[in-house]
Amino acid sequence: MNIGDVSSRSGLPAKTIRYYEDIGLIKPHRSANGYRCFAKTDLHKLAFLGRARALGFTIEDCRTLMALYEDESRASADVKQLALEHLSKIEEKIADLQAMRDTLGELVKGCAGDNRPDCPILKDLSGEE
Amino acid sequence: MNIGDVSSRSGLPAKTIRYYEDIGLIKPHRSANGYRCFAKTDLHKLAFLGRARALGFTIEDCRTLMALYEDESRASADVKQLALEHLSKIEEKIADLQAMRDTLGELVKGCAGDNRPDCPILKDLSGEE
DNA sequence: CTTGACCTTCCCCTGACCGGAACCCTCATA
DNA sequence: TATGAGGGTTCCGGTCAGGGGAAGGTCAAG
Repeated sequence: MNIGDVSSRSGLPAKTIRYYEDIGLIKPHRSANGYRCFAKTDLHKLAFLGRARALGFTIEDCRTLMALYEDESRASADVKQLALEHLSKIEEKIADLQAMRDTLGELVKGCAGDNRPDCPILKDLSGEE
Repeated sequence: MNIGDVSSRSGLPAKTIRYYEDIGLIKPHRSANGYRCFAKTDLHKLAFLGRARALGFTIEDCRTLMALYEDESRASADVKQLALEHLSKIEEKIADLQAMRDTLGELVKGCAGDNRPDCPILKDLSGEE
């Protein structure tokens, strides 16, 4: 398979696939003409990576996950721990964003949104007491 | 005031303040020795920027907000619209993260987390049917 | 006079790619 | 046989919002 094939099958842009080779996540062979030549296992790995990235795992997380995936004697506890750590980072981000949303929502609610210059959003940002 | 003073008063790192000058968000004067010399209005602007950034506004949003802040004849509707757009981006991110959390939470719940290699998290990532 | 705490500019680094230039390969068609 | 379209390749630079650190100037205290 050429890169266009694996791209459409995995849903990852060709640029991303080249990048993943660059940083050593996959190692496709080369054809005589210099084109990358992907095996089925490469396609599997790319799909794996795509799903892990969609769940918000970092590239380094993915590297670890791939290593665990390929290690037949891994302990599921190792995978679970990584997932739990990631989960708590996600929770934290959600909480941060919710705090932003609440604050900003309050400000928006208090703003007339008309032609007058008086604006509680700016007033708050300016730090009025 | 030197940069150290405004840094501690505004809570922004000196690097950040220099960066904001670089991109034209603030324009502090210079003393004879070449040091940046900040007026009270600069400090106000920096505090304004810090709060806006803490609410997740991008630098370009901040540029617009500052312009509106300094425009005595602005319409509050302009500010409100920017805030609403930002709000909807935040909502979107929250929804994305919640979806991740839910999926990952399910996977974690199904994983024994022991010494055995069998792991539903990896199984799901590998795309088993 | 020296020490140490400031300040300056400068350049490279981050994460996870994306855009585009310049060039090569292959196949179908006129 | 030329040529044009549609693949592929590498390489360079940019993104966002700064952070790290080097090399060097400045200032107040001891």
